[in-house]
Amino acid sequence: MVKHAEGISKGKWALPGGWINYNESIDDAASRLLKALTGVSNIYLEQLRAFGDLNRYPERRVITVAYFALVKPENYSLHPGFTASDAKWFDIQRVPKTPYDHKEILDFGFAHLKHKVRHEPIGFNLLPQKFTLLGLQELYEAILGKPLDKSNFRRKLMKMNLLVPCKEKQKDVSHRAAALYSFDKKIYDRLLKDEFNFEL
Amino acid sequence: MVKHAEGISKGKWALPGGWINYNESIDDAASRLLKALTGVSNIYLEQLRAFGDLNRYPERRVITVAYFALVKPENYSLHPGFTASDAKWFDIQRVPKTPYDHKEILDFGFAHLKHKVRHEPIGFNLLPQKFTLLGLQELYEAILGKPLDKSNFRRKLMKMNLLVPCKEKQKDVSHRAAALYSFDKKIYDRLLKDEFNFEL
DNA sequence: TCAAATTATGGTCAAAATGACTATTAGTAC
DNA sequence: GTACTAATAGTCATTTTGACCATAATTTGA
Repeated sequence: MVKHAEGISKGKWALPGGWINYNESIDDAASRLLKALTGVSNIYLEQLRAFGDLNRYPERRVITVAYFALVKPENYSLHPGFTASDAKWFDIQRVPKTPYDHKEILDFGFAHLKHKVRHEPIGFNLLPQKFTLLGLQELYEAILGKPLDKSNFRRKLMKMNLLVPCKEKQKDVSHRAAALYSFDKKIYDRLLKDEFNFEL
Repeated sequence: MVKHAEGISKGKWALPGGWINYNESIDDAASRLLKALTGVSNIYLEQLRAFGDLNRYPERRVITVAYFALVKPENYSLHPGFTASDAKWFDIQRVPKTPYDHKEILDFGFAHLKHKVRHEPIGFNLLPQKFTLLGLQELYEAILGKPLDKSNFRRKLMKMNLLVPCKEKQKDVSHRAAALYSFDKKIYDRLLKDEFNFEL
């Protein structure tokens, strides 16, 4: 979220946003505004949906098209700019009170993510190119908000035939090194054709 | 689709649409325009997403928020009006060439529906209030495009505890009458909280 | 050098779910 | 009454799941 430096929400933490220019696509506007306000660029933004209730914004009628992304915060440094005086990552459970309907947008987005992550392997965006099975498991435990059995998780993943062994091992760990795997989008797409289902 | 009676797409079949008024929500605008152009009202419209590429519309910059619904065509009679000179249902495979980016909107919507129908029980919108298990099964066979085993289908549905028995039977059929069931949205919503999964 | 700690990886087993069937029942049509 | 149709119920081998337990490989530090 960013701390707004202008307008009626000045001084409050809220979602980064701004006006769409006449000669840019809404996707481009989202990327531009994200970069201008937070310094974050080169990430894949996906449209959530449009929010168009009346009185969302007190001064005049505003329709917002919201976007989301799935990233590892530590991969991006935040540099507030433009209409933002500060930018910070918040735990979804500890988001401060927001102006406008930003709470509704956040809730809708989080619900959408939770649903999406169960039916598509988008979680892989959050992992390095090469990862361990435990790394993958911990990621999904965080997203799903519940512990998973290590052995059963491994069995299920392996049977999906989705992971490509790197024939390499972890390094610099103070315990037995785990095998590294990578995710092959091509294999995933091929499996999708046969009604493959990604459930964990 | 409706045959446009005005503007640069005059005479062409396209999706019904129009301008959002300043003092109505986008959901209300969708309902109003659908009714004005096709005469169809009182159906649950759900937002697909916003389409905001440049040059979607030749004359000026236009952003569209698309909506969809799941209905039985025979339940609604079409009465073209407002900017539409005609209104007609088309088989998704036989949609005529459309102006603007309406093809893209249709494709995105159809893909969205195919995905959604596998993970949420929206198929119930297509059935009468009271339906038989075979009716439900035949619907899903059509949507999924594959035959399902009658006995196994029944077992699976019953275990979901999703259907409410009407304590009534079919009438006017030339064979043994089947029990009628109805779908209870409240039960479904309650099940959703517990990570209930609707898979057939 | 050896025990403790830590995580990887593999296995067991009962319970539950699935898929492919078969059997029986209830009602209509002739 | 018999043929027909679909409803409903049950069987059974196979697969999947969930909750465990066991062992292997490595590092740390006493």
